Amino acid sequence: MHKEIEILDAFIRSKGLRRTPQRKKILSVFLSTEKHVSTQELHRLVRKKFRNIGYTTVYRTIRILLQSGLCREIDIGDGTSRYEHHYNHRHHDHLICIKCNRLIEVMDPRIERMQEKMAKERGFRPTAHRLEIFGLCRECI
Amino acid sequence: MHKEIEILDAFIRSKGLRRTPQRKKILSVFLSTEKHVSTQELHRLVRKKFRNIGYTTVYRTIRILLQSGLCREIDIGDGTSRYEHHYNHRHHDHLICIKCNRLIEVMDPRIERMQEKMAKERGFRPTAHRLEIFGLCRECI
DNA sequence: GTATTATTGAAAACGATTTTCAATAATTAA
DNA sequence: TTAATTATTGAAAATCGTTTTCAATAATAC
Repeated sequence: MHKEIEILDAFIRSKGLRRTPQRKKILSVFLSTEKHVSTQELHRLVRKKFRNIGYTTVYRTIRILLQSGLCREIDIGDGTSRYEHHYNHRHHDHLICIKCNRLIEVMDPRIERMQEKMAKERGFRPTAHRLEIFGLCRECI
Repeated sequence: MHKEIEILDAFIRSKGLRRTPQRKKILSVFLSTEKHVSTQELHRLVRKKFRNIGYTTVYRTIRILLQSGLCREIDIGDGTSRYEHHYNHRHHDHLICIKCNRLIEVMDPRIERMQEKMAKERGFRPTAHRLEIFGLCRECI
């Protein structure tokens, strides 16, 4: 939490924005869950602890967290964006169960390297990527 | 076009649906572009050739093309679904230029195999996947 | 031809996201 | 500390892609 608050404050300062209790509270709630939350879910969690924070503020704070690198957007293709911690969470891909919607985080450095290589061979300079594998998880097979 | 119309007709018959001129026209326009079109873009193209086809019909026909395997959905993360030919178009991944939005289709069987292997090692049975690499294309570097 | 039932297309509903705006609060300058 | 400036808040409304509704129409089966 320490480090994350510092990163947020640094970002806020660098952009001439303002530190507010809402932003700090929203960050703390976001960090307190390991789930992949939508803005609505995050708002619900925030409301449990702090009554008077509106949806719009949660929505806008998530955008700031995205820009500051504290948060990453995930799209499982159901029309709702979800968000996960990004700071101190290494890059990973997702296995998505099409039956129970479970998200499994995976990472294989060999695959990462091959992707990078393939892109560069085509004159492309990769900056980020997203790999999602859909199927059935152990429990749903 | 031949083969694709046959596939659509077979699908329509198998589901007890009905062959209509609209569906045939929409498929022909869809096949006539190699772009990755949204429903709106496709509707615009359809309207150019055939005046009286409504957006809803285009939307619904795309859903049928998806189910019949003639079309594949692409999500570049901007909130709008796009669609590309699927029949006779082998599976591929996308390089997406974050500057000019160009989509480059790529395919590396070694990466495909490693992805499959990784998923299976985790007790997951993969059925499909989506890999998108974001960055700068040759022209935008 | 008639009956049945899917299709069409305009309009409305939907749901997530984004914007608006007046009141409020954080920061800066005096 | 106070005043001035300007970002932030949050409710409500707007937006936008997607999906549903429904009455009229058209495709298929008998």
